[in-house]
Order: sequence, then C-alpha cells, then structure tokens
Amino acid sequence: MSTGDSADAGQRPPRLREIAEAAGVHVSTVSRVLRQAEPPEGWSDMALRIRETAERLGYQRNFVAASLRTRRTRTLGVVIPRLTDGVIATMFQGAEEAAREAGYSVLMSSPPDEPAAQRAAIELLVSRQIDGLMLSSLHRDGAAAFLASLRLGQVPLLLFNRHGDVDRVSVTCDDRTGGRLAGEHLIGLGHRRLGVVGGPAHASTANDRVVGFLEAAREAGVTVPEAHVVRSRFGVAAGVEAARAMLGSAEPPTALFCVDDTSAVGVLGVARDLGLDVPGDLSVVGYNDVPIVAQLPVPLTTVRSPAQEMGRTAVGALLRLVAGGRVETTRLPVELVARASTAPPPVGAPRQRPKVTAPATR
Amino acid sequence: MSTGDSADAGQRPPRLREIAEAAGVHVSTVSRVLRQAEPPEGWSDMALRIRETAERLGYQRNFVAASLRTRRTRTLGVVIPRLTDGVIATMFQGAEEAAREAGYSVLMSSPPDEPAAQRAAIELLVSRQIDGLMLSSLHRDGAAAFLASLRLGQVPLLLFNRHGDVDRVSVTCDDRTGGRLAGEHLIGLGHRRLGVVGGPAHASTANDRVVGFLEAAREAGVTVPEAHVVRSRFGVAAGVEAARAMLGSAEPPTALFCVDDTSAVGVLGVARDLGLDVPGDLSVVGYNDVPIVAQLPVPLTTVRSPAQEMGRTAVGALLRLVAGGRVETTRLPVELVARASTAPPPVGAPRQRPKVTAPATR
DNA sequence: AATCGTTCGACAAACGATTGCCGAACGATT
DNA sequence: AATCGTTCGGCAATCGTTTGTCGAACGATT
Repeated sequence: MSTGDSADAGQRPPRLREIAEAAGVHVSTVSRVLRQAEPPEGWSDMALRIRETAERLGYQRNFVAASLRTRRTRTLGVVIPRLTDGVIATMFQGAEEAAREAGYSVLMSSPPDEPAAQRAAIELLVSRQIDGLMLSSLHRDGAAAFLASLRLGQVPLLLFNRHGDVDRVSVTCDDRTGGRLAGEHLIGLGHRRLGVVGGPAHASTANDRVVGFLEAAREAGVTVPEAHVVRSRFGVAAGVEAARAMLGSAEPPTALFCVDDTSAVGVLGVARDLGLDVPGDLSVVGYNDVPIVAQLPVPLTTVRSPAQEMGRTAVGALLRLVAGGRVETTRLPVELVARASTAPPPVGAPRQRPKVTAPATR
Repeated sequence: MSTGDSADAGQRPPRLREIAEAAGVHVSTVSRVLRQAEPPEGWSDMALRIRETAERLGYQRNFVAASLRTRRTRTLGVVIPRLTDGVIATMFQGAEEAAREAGYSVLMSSPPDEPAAQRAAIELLVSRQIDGLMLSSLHRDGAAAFLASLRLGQVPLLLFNRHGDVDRVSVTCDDRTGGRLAGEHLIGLGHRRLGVVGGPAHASTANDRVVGFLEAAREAGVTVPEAHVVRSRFGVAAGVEAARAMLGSAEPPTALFCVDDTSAVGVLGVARDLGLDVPGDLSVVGYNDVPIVAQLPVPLTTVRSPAQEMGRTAVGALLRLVAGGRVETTRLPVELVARASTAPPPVGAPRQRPKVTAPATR
C-alpha cells in the first residue's frame, strides 16, 4: 500500500547499495559497520544511523555475493547414506546443531551407498564451494584409491562414522571395543555357540564390531563357525534373513550378536515365529541403543554409542581443519547396556516350542 | 611431480579463465560451450578442444560465482525439526533424492521445534539465496502471523508434513483420515472405552490424527473422556507417560490409539510392566508403519503413511513454484495395516495379571 | 600554534561466472 | 559475383559484497 521504504515495500529485498544511499554514506562503510561487533565505546552516530536504516529497510545479507569475494561460504558439505537409520539421523542431527551454532550451514547429500553415486554427490558439493566436507559413507574396499581420486581442490575432508581402514583423520565410535564388549558379555554368561548378524562388510562400523566380537571369542577359546557370521545389510529385513538362516541350521547358536538394533528386532521377530524364548532359548545383543529397544517386551541388551556426540565432535574437528589447524583421529567410547534379552544358555539343546504367534505380515 | 598442467598440478582448482587461455579462446566462449548440451550435429572442433582442455585441467564449475550472476542457486532450503524421528528422516530422504535428481542441492536446517529458533534458521537460509523453502515444522498456533512475519523476499514457500491450518499450499499426508481409520477399526472390533496418545497439540499431523479419531468415535456414538486424550510429545517416553496415566485410571481404556509408532512402543512397554496382554487386555494402534513394528513380538496394527513419497511430492511442487507455476494443496492417501496388536475387547473388565517381566531399565 | 599519529570513510578493484550486443565470417541464394 | 541471413566468438558490463589504499579530519603532544 504505502510507497514508503518500509520492509515490505520493494519487490526485491534491498541491497547494501540501497542502505548506503538511504543513509547517505558509501556502501563500503555500510558493509564495515554491519559486519562489525559493537565496539566497547558504543556505536558512533553514523553507525547507529546505518544500522537503523538497514533494520528499517529490512536488509538481509547476501551470503552468495560475500562468499564470492571472501572465498568462504561458511557452509559444510555432509555426505550421508541411509538417513532413515535412526542412529545415522541422530548423528547428523548432532552435526547440524554444532554447525548451526558455529554459524555454518549444512549442505547435505544422501546418495545411494555406492562409490560412483557418492563421487558425483561430492563433486557437486565441492563445486558449490563448501568450506569443508564430512564423509560418513566410505567403503572399506578401495577406500584409499577412492579418496585419492576425488577432486577436492583445497577442501578439507573429515571421515566420520566409518573410517575405511585408511590413513586419514576420522571421528568414529569405538566399534571394535563395542563388538568386544558384546562378545565378552555373552561368553561371560556361558554361551559357546555364537552367531553374528554382521551387517554390510563394506562398512567399517559393521566390520569393526564383528572383528571385536570375534576377537573376544578367540581370546576365550570359542570358535564361531563361518556360517554363523552373516554379512548382508543393516536393517530389520537383514536381521530376519540372517536369523532364519542361522536358527534353522543343525546346531543353532544360543546367542546372536547383531551389529545394529533394527536387525536385532528382526531377529526377535524370527525367534517369535520359531517359538523360541528370548532370553531362555536365545540371547540377543543389539547395537546403538536406539530409544525403542528399552521398551520392547523383552528389553534389549545393546551397546550404546554416542551418535549425537559423534556428530558434534566431527563438526568441531572439521572446523578446526577449516581454520588450518591439525586434528587427531578420535574414537568415542561405547558402553554395554545389559537388559533382559541376554541370559545364560539353556542347559541342553534350546527347547523347541510350538508356534504360538502368527508370523508377521511381511 | 610434473610441472605440466595436469589436474592435480595447481594448488587452486582452475577457473574459466585458465581454461580459456589454455584453449586459446575467450572465457565467454568457454562458458557457453561448457554449459551447452551436445548439439545434434555434434561438437565443433573448438568445442571439442575446449571440453578436452577443461577435462585435462580438472575444471569444476564455481556455482557461487554463477549464482551471483544468475541469481539462482539451484539450492532448496529445508527446515525440519526432530530428524531423529524415523518418519521425518524418511520424508527428508525422499525430498533430498528428488532434489538431487533435479540438479538441486539441499541446505537443511534442523532447529529446535519452536518459532523463534525457526525464524532465525529460515532467515539464514534466505540470506544464502535459496531458490525455494520447504517448511515441515509449522506450529498450529499463530501460524498465519508467523508466516506473514517471515522476510522471505521472493523465495517461494511450501509447507509440508504439517500444514498449520493456514491458507497456504501444502503437501501432507491425510492425517485426519488416518485417525479416522484407526478409530473405525477399533470401534469395529467392539471397543467402547478408547484412549488417545495424542502427541503435541502444536503439530497439525498429531492434531489431525486425533481429530479424525474423535470424529469416528463421535459418529459411532462413542465418547472419549478428556482425560483419555493425552497431548504431550512424540516419542517413546511420551508413550510411556501417557500409558501410565491412562492405564492406571479407574476405568482404563481397552484400546489406545497412538499418533506415532514410537509412542506405541512406549505403550507396549507399560502394558508389559502392568502385566496386560496385548491384544487380549489392551488393543494398540500405532501410526506410520516404521519398519520395526511389523517385527515386534506382537506385530503392531498401524496406519501407513507414505513418508518418502511425501518428500518427493513436496520437492516436485516446490520446483514448480520456483519455475513460476501454480500448485495445489495435496493430501496423500494413507491406509490401515491391521496386525496382531488389535482384537476385540475383553468380555468383562480387563484382566489384571501379576507382573511377569522386570520393568525396562530406564 | 604547529606537527604528529590515529581514526574514519570513500574510492575502486577485485571475486568468477553469465549474457546482451556487435562485428566478422561463412554458406547459400539469386 | 554480390547480397542476404545466420552462426559464432569476443568484448565488456554485471551480479552484491569485501577490503587494500589513501586522503581528510581530528585530537593530542610539545
């Protein structure tokens, strides 16, 4: 309605030049005043006038133009596959929070979990001039070659979540110890027939957990037959398939270690279908301690990993790299949370009970 | 090692100017050739030379500089709270995929679920010159005023997930019908004493589901006492609290409708602690059909909402807005998935059984 | 009162790409 | 062979901000 210069008057938001004209000063002066913190002696008259004008006209800084000049975008790129996994999402949430609090924005890309798609996603991020890149999705095989082949220019790179067995700075949880804790727990309860729902071999998270678990077994003199170390994927369905394979075998395990909680839920579903009592006939250990597993009818024993903190830590480290500092590889500590899904093994062979529940609809 | 002009030679990635010099043409020519699709008659000699030079020098486009000139960043801003919720994450995943396939990147911000923090996040995104904004976190109270107060400039806005009862284009799931389906299902089974774990009142998703549920009840002549419509938050803990309050009351409900699956898991935990059989003593309906609930020991009856598709649809709509087109409000259809957690109510009062399981550790 | 040092604001040159405009070159047509 | 139309590439301006440089103005010191 009004033809005045109120915030909503112009179709296009005002630029520095308009503020300068309205305040009767040079645009460089406006730029300096606006990006300055309040000096100890308070704002000068002119500074006050400029700030008030900017406020009145509804000035909003144009970061793109500023970035062109400064060559810094205050933007981080984050590559994450499988955001639908609760832990990954939590991790990302932590990262985004930390970035936002530090004045950075996050360009996130969630390409399929395969190298070619990831390369494309990364190059797009780089061409958007991100200040730093966080990669959570590295594959173990060919990791070094993959990283070397990326055209990152000057963009610092931080690996997190997965490390890729490669000599690069990374922020991860201590997955190997987590696997070891799970193994020691089950062996301590007396289990000798163990099985592993091991997740994808290409993810260092899954692999380290398996390695740690097998280490604990070996040290206790327990051998885990190869057929009882199933590597496939993360998720409920993978747990279902793996459990069917192992629990249907001639000498089924009395305890299963699942490298993520959701596959543990799949295992529990199969146990239900087979009429196996958890933990009476079968002990189950999960991984991550996502919120629901404490409330399951049989609360799940699991390994708690600090996902949110990992995200925050990773951003902190990356920002230090961006600032030109040095950073050390970090492995965050994990802990075992013992609940009701683990108990000593049955005395004889696991009891076989008749099916009492209908199979799940899928 | 080499001093030649291979991809890794320069410290800084090459700019258009370097390509132009190396190819012996003007930078404008390079720009034109590189952004052109292959013409039907094939590349000319010069175009071929330019493209080959760019390849050899490892040229990567600088989107920031281009954006300054074109005033388009090919970037969408997405504001999402509570990414740790599996459904929200799935939705976002769908959105990111659709955006990436269309050549857009996603700047994502996950501020706390309160208006002030969201305003700050939005203004930051706008100052980064996003081409369009997706808002999934609108609060029902004061939604119109909040939206009007945003300084979006020319940036088109699309509401998704939540709609805010406001006259704006939005893409949501049909939450009201979802609630109605849940209500009709329980009433059809014979339940008359109903309870609702209603989630936060400020979220239209939660509210619509409750409204639809109560509508179905009213039409069937069933009244739901106010004390049995608990509004708090999403999540496991909220389900636990609500279930404790309702199931401990004088005349406890025989069926509970939870507006999200995770709070339903919380309810199941409480039922376990109270020694209530599901579905014998208590029927439970969840919402969203996240992957784990089909594998619970008692597979959960729930309402399936197409989260991923909602994300994709929303991005499609927003891109149409960005292109200057018009868009209609969309409500995606939902469906009830009946599983084992619902059954007719017990004949007399719900049986009280002794506790058989230890309470969960938290 | 003159000189020195300091602060402050204006000027203008970047940052790297895109694009309207124009002249040259080329092929085709009469 | 001359003219017309079209394509193609070079020139230069432009997007909006930041920042090095420099002169002016001001206060303080002797």
